[in-house]
Parts: sequence; structure tokens; C-alpha cells
Amino acid sequence: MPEPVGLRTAYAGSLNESNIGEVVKVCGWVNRIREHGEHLVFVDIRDYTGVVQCVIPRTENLHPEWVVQITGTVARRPEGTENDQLASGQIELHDPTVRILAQAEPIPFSLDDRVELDEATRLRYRYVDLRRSRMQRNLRLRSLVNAAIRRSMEEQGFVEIETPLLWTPTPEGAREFLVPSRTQPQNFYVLPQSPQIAKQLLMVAGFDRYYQIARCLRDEDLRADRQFEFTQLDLEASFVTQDDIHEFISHAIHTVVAAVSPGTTINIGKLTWREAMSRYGSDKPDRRFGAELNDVTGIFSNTSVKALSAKSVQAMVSPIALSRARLDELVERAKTLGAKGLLWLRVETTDGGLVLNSPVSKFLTDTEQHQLIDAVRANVGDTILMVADDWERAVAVLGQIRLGLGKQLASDDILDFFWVVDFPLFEGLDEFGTPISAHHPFTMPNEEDFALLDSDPLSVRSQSYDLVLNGWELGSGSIRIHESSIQSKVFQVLGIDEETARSRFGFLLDAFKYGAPPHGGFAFGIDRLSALLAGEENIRELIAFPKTQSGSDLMTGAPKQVAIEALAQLGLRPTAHAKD
RNA sequence: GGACCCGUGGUGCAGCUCGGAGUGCACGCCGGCCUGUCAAGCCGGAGGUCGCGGGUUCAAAUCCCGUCGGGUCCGCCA
Repeated sequence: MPEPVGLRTAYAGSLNESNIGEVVKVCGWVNRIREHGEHLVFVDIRDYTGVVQCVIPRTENLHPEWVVQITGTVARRPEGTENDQLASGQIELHDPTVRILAQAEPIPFSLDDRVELDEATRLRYRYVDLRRSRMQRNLRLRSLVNAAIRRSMEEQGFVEIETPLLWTPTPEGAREFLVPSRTQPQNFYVLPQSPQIAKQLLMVAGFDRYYQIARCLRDEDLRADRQFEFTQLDLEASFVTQDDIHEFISHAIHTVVAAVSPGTTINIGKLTWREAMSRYGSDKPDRRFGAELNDVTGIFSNTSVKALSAKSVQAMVSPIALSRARLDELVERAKTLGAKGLLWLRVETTDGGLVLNSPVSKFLTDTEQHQLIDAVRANVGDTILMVADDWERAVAVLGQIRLGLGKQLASDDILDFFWVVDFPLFEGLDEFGTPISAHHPFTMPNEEDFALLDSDPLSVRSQSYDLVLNGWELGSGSIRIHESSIQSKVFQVLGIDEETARSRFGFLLDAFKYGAPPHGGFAFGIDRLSALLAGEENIRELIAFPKTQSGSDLMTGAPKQVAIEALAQLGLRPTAHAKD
């Protein structure tokens, strides 16, 4: 804690037996008042470091949350009245002089962390909510994360460079926030969804190792782990391989973890995308619990069960016991996720060994049943869940089911970081049969797969990679294309003709003509990383002034209508669409 | 665009199935008592358009429809 200056000579939480006898000035908020009559009143003064108890021998006119300066003598508490729960619990302030710095109305809710509050109320009075120790802890932890990241980047020779918030529209990817130009009516800037292109230009400029703790803005629907604006560690480096990028990030992650949870050891593993999908049905699997998927397609290649006649059959053992009602819910959930259904089979025992009890079991041969039990290593009492579809859908749906069932088993004490590598370059076809970029169109294909760009583009792997922590995608990156011949080829596969490419990314393509080094980079979300390190399930708990799911700021009332004149100045006018 | 959950004094909840006077619990607030508490204790008091609108009914917090706000998720997030 910093050296006390100004109106204070000590912080409340810093005082202990070593200060006995000193006259100190503490400043803060009245946390709690315990009145025992005219001659004995306890007042707890709170600052961000903690609380200290003051003994006030006469009734001062004080109320909770008033802001005060207390001048008093640090004294040992009478024997038997110490409070071991408090850092300052062995001492108290005597003979205080109370100076009221600000009065306060009763606050709208308790600051006690034990009370779960409605989030809308918290957000409306966010400045009060932020006084709670949970929020103080979270935002201060986030500050430590930022500091550790900067330290790591500087140690590794990265240079911090700011890039514009007023950027140019790039029609691919996330929806962008538009900013109308006053000086050039009818024209727009956008707020960047990431500094992607800017940082590549910095590589052309020879900065070699760039980083930025960058705000990114995306006008997409909000979730527990998504806000309109979020913060990333954004970095890019030249003359490096994928492994080098992983090392840079690994250094940063280790520095952060050492800063916020000293003593915790972490190991950043690696999975291929195909392995992640086939074992967990997700490209950001939560590996803190088992229940892996099993490919049982072969067992049912000659099945008479129509629901199992599919390109792929995936099976898993439920990690928890399931009631019949719960199974019915799961079947519905599988359907909403796009599967035709979900088969469940209970493993039971008879004289002859293990049997399956299920609506479909009588249509399964003994061989199929036993092979299935063996394949998923099921025991008596287990429930086997199966989805049959094409491979992508089967693993994805069962992966979602797996996550829903296993999440409650995942321990908060584990930090399971790992890389997912070898993503496909394209993630499918659009309605015209043209491949869609999985990452962005500047992602370098895996050199071994160049030949497949024409013949089988969907199986081309890319040099892109994600970093995953406890089932959350922390971030992603790639080695970029820096040769125009490869870039042209990828644009061609993506169906982006030369004219379109020029109009969208002309300045980048131009820049690359003037000597572009091989380069690649990464970005990870600091909101998400901090949330997971804080044990929070929601990034709003790590953001001082977040928006609601519908994009409102309940404290300020934003977004708001503006005067017609303000619109006119921007060359805009309201349409019938606008609300009153 | 869609699914589900929530909305009751300042706060957190119960009441809602099975309609019968806004009834209850805890915290906070105001007043009184109280010389060792620390979520102090005891006594008393104030405080409510049951989110809003409509419908059913003799009667609606409760049942029905709509709507608004908050949350979780699907779509979306190169």
C-alpha cells in the first residue's frame, strides 16, 4: 500500500500492534456503528485496505457511509476484546477527533458480500457497488494483471504502440460500431473490432515486436463473457514461428499468474483442433472433468436402428446421475442444438453380466451392446449418451451436452491453460459453396496443405491457434500471409476478387509491396483472463462500468437520443424507425 | 430473430399450485434503552401503484394475454 499523504497518516487496514502509542489520522467511510449507550460507541472506519475500530466515548453524530477523518491514538484493545478476524483486531483508536468530510444518505443496498444483489440495482448505483470488497478485489486484481502483462512484454522487448480508435470500415467479421464524420458528412469511421490490420502495418514498419493493451469494440449480442467493448493484450512479431509466439504469450501468462496467485504452478499444454473436437466436442474444451467423447461409428455400421444410421455416432458416459426427467430435457436440448435427437442407455446388471436399458436397447444386438459398453468403458449405473449425425454436428452437440453435465464438477482451483492448434483454414461453405475464413483472410495456411487449397480447401489446416483456459477461449492468433502470391490464392478460394480485395484492404496490400517481413501474432482477452483468475463467471464483475445484455448503461442511461440538430450536423436525420 | 428464468416497502426473500383485506421473515432506516461490541443486543415506529397495461372474476400479488426491465443460453461474435 502506498505511503499515506494528505489528510491521512495511516491506512485503516495497515494499523497493528506495532503502531501502539502513535497518534494517527485515518480517512475513509464509516463502515459500521455499534452503540452501547452514551459512553461507549464503536465506529469502524473503512478504506480500501480494511477497517479500524475507533472508540468514541460520547455520541458523535455519525451515520454509515459518511466520509470522515479520524485523528486518534493507537491503543491495545482490552484483554478479551481482540478480534482475530481483523488485521487491525488487536488495536483500536482512542480519544478520537472526528472531522466529517462528507455526509451521506443511506446507501441503496448493503455492502455485505454475503448478500446476493439484483444486478440491475448494482449497475444503477455502480459507484456504490464498487465499494464492496468483491469489486475492489476484482478491479485491483485486474490492475495487477495489466501491470504483469506490461512487465512481461517490456522484458521481452516489445514496444507499446497505440493504434487509432477511429478506423476504416472492414466489411468482414464482427459488426462494427459506426462513427459518423462531421467534417465529411455521409462518411463514417468505425471503432475497431481489433487492431489487426494496424499491427500488421507496424510489422511492415519494422517495429518487430509490438504490443498494446487495446480496447476492441464489436456490435454483437452480449453474453456473460462478452461486452461491446473489451480489452485485449494484442501483440505481433516479425521473423518468428508459431512456437515463438506461444513462448511470448506463455511468458506473459506465467508472469500474470505469478503476480496474482503466487505459488500456483501452471502448465500450458497443447491439443490439435481435431483432437479437441473429437475428444471433447469443442474447440475450447473444459478439461477439468472427464466424460470424453468416443467415436462408436464402427460398432453401428450394420445397425437396424435408423437413428444410428449416420456418418458418425458419438457416445459418452454421463459424468453425473440422470433422472428420467433430466434425460427428457437433454433430448430436447440436443434437438435445439441441431441434432435429430439424443439416445440414452442405462447400464444395468443381470446374471449374464451388463445389459443396456433404453427405449432402443431391444433393437440393438448383444454384440453392439457389449462393444458399446467396452468402447465407453461404462460400469453398472452409468448412463451412456449418444448422438448420431455428421461428424461435426455429432461431436459438437454431444460436446455441449457434456459441458452442461460436467460443469458443476469442474474445480475453480484448477487453471487449465492449453493451446489449440491446427485449426482448419476455412470453417465451412457459405450458401454459394464458397469457403468461409475461420480466422481472418490473412491467416497463413499450413505449408504442408498448400496443394489442397484447390482440391479440398475444407481440409486445409491453418497456422492459427487459440489459447483456452477452463473452457473459455482466452484468445487467438496466427501466422499471417506476407507473400502476395499466397494472399491472392487465398482470396481466390474465398471468392474475393482482386477489385474487392483492393477496395477493402488496398492499403494493407499496398504496404505489403514495400517489403513485408514474415510475421504473426496473438491477442487474448484481459477481461476473461482476469475473471477466471478472480473466480468470477461473468466479465462484468471485472469491468467498472459494464453494459447490460441489451446494451444499456443503467447508471448513465446510455444509449440516449440526441438533439436533431446534433444529427443534422453529422448529415444524419431520424427515420420512422427511431423510437420516441 | 428465438428459448428459458426472474421482477413483492431501501435490500434479500417467503406468499403465487389451490384467487378471499398487502399478510410474514431477515437486513437496513428513524426513535428509545444499553460501558466492550465487531453482521452488537433489547424495545418501539415509519416505509408498498406486488414492474407496467389489459382480460377473466363478486374478488387478482396469485389465473390468462400483452408489454417493459434484468439474467442465462441458441443464432451472432472473421
